[in-house]
Amino acid sequence: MTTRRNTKQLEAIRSVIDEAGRPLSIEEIHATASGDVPSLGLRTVYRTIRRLQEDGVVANVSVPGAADRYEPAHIASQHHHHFHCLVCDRFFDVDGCPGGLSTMLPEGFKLESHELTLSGRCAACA
Amino acid sequence: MTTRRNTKQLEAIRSVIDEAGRPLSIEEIHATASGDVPSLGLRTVYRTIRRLQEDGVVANVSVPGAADRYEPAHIASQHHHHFHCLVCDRFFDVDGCPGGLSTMLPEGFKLESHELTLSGRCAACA
DNA sequence: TAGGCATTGGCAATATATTGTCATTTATGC
DNA sequence: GCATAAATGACAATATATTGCCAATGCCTA
Repeated sequence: MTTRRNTKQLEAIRSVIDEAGRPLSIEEIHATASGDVPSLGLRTVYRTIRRLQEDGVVANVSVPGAADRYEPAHIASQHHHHFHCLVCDRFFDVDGCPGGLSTMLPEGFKLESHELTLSGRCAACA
Repeated sequence: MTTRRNTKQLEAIRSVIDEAGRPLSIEEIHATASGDVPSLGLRTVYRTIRRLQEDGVVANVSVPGAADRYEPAHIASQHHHHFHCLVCDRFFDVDGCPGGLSTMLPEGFKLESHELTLSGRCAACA
């Protein structure tokens, strides 16, 4: 039986993701969680993110032209999209979704999912 | 003055991109153009794509979770979106665009562009 | 047709992201 | 508190994509 230990590194990483309110890159997670655990190694971030994904706590977000980001699974499970600030390079969650997308497809194509990335300037950078 | 020479490699690569009707990856371009020029090296594909981009003939397409694709600039300049077949892993152009996206943004965010990727099964794979 | 030089293509080198390894640390049950 | 095994973190190693290098090729102009 695999036992999962409650380390300060795990706790720091999980809380960073939970409290960010936006999807974070590995580097952002490492930089922010290092505030709580200065010795935190990048290796541990990769390993912990993997575990949190396996445990269904964290989900990854694929975006165009950038590395995957990570957000809480309960956020990811609510259908939403993302905004990419071209100035500060951060990604934000965006509620809402344009409907009727399947009408855009040619005959015979089957739509299973979709991903929309808006980009521009966030409120802080505008 | 830089003179651009008209080699069979350049011609093969350009015509593959022009005639594909969908955005191609470097590997797809290499594999297809090798039909015309069997000796074609991957190094030449990278170099030629770069030149075609500099000359404004080809544009790159960023998609989530996959390497960049390339399509003719005159296609890219017409606003459109993409479909990713999860079975054969090819990307297709899709006309049309859901409007009113700026209403999805929080107060203060400025929308400059957007990218929509539909995914599912293409007609050949459905 | 000949010569100059842009182009090619093989291979090494680089850049970047991620993972393997393992000695050490440390959380947890008893 | 102790023993045990999970977790950590430093570093090397790997994976992958792209580029540097350069001798050989071949396009193009005079």
